[in-house]
Amino acid sequence: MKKTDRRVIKSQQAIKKAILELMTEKNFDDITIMDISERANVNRGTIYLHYMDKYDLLDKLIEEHINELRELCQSAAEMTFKEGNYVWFEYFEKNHMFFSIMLTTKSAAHFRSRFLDLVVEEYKVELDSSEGTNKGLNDDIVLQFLGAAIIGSVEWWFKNGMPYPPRVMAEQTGAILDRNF
Amino acid sequence: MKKTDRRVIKSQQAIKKAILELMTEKNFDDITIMDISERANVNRGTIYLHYMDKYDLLDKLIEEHINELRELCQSAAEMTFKEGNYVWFEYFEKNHMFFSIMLTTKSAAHFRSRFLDLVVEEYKVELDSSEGTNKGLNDDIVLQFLGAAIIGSVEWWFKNGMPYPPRVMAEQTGAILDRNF
DNA sequence: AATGGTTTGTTTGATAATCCACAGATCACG
DNA sequence: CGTGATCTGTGGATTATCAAACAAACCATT
Repeated sequence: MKKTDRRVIKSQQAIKKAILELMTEKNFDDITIMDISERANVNRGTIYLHYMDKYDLLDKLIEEHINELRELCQSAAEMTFKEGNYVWFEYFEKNHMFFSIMLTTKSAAHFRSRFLDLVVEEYKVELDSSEGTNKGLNDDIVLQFLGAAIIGSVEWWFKNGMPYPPRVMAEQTGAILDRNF
Repeated sequence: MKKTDRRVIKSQQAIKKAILELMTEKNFDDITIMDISERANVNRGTIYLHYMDKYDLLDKLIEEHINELRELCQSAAEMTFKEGNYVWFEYFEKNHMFFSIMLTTKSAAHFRSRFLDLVVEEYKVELDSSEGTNKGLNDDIVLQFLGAAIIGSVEWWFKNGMPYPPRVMAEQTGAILDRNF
């Protein structure tokens, strides 16, 4: 797997940055390909070289971050909830542009469910309802409950301008998760 | 004169930004072409596509700003000293990265003299030693005196973190110039 | 329903930038 | 000194991006 040409990386970065900026300024439906190409300082045709249309662009952007989060889980498999959450929250902070838009704008409601699916999927392996706290409880319900909780917390964090550092968010939410698994 | 390809503009911008950043971090002599290409996220060969070497790059960068300042003078020909200075100080602020480096680092002493030459050249047309304040004084001496004064002021402004807004700097220095022409 | 102004995809040929490899220069330092 | 390591210029082959143009789709307004 040879590494990709420097030019495509730069173009795609510029395009992704542009659409995120524009989404903070106007409704997704009102954003045109021309807007994006102008903001990204990239030829309009270049966008079509990489993406079908703006929906495809948004999809790919979402998919990328979902995958990145999944990989972070992989490398955090041995960690506690607090440590693992810290890795996530650092990633959230580093990409706050993306996440705050995705969690606050309604044109990207699609992202929420992808995000939730990922969280549930990752929590599932941690869950043991044969004994302990969750003995006798329904797996799906527990997972949906806790998944919604963590996503809600992240959303709240962004809506309020990230009032606490990632470290604190990770420890607090990690502590609550600890007593629920 | 068709407008230049978007790609060359982006490459050159990245390269110029990179060398300025590096000059704040280390001595000019210690900066390599590789450093610049890495920082600019541009292939090393691309730099040679536009510049002979790092000295040529610095020269072109300086020449560009000198020319820009000269053009600003052109369009400010009808203005008072205060108004004209305002245009300049706004340009200084917009490009504070460049000017503060050029006026504080010794590897760019060359810039000072280019800058001074420009100021003297522009002030010359304003000077009338046949009568008024400067009657009987030597033109060259007056020009060098005032030129050094304005450049020194700009240097002080940058060295002290631009403590006053461009507006104030322009009005104050403009007032002093008024009574010297 | 006709109109004129945008936006969209797609194509064209031209060209800037890429990667990689090279040989020579320069540097660091034992 | 000498010797490995890094940096420099340069070349060739390849690719991504470019500007410009086009017809079709999509609008808003009349």
